[in-house]
Amino acid sequence: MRPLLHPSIEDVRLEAILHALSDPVRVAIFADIAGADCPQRCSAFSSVGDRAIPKSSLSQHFKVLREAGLIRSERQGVEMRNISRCPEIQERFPGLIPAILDAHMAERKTERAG
Amino acid sequence: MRPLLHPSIEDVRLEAILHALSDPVRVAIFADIAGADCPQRCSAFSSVGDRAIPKSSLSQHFKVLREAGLIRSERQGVEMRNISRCPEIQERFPGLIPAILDAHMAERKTERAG
DNA sequence: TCAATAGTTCCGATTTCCCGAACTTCAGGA
DNA sequence: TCCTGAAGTTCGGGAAATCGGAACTATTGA
Repeated sequence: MRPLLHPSIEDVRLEAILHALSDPVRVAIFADIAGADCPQRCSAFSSVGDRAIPKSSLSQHFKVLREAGLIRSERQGVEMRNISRCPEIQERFPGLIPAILDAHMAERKTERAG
Repeated sequence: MRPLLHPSIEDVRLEAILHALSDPVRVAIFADIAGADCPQRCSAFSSVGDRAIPKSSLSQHFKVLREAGLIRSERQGVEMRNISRCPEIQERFPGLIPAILDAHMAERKTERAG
């Protein structure tokens, strides 16, 4: 296993953030991690909504989120603990992540209602 | 030529917006159109930065922006006039577009400086 | 009617994405 | 120490998206 890559905050690219969050599974995972008050395991997301996500796809999704600089992952025994990097990103791109998460929540509300 | 598709504002998807703006050429085009005080022709972007964009690719880029709901395109004689749909999107996803455009400008500044 | 201009469409080559199968790593047991 | 199971990663091949040159369409002006 190669070591996990985490870009330093000044290497984080807007392009990579938008690409990472332009996938419905990834934005759902990230919203959960960002909203949680403790680290989340990868396996917590073996299904998102009513959709089952294969392990290999899940692993790729976490890699994309990680390498975009959105989350920090740390191996803890047999599992992985994932936390968001919101505070750092807030410094670099103020208001970006809150706006995206708000939009995501707004959309989820209207699709439940409609 | 098939008619141009513009989603109604309630059909605009966050996913589509983020995907459209996750491309460096498209976000540059959109930032220009959003910042302009008059409609912009497609051919105004036949090069972005120092990079030349082939006509067919440019056409695809405009299609992606249009179908994501980010711009409205209207044929005016032989050319196309493109305007942003920021006001409508602001109603649906408050603060989203300004945050992305701010981040885009912040990034451009640091890459010139660095 | 002809030529020029602005965009679009087609299509083949390249790239990226998806996911099953095999693999690695680690933590308990026995 | 050697199993066994659990949690993720990597590999590889088929599916899907992207890129761009060439041909096409639509409109204007001479």
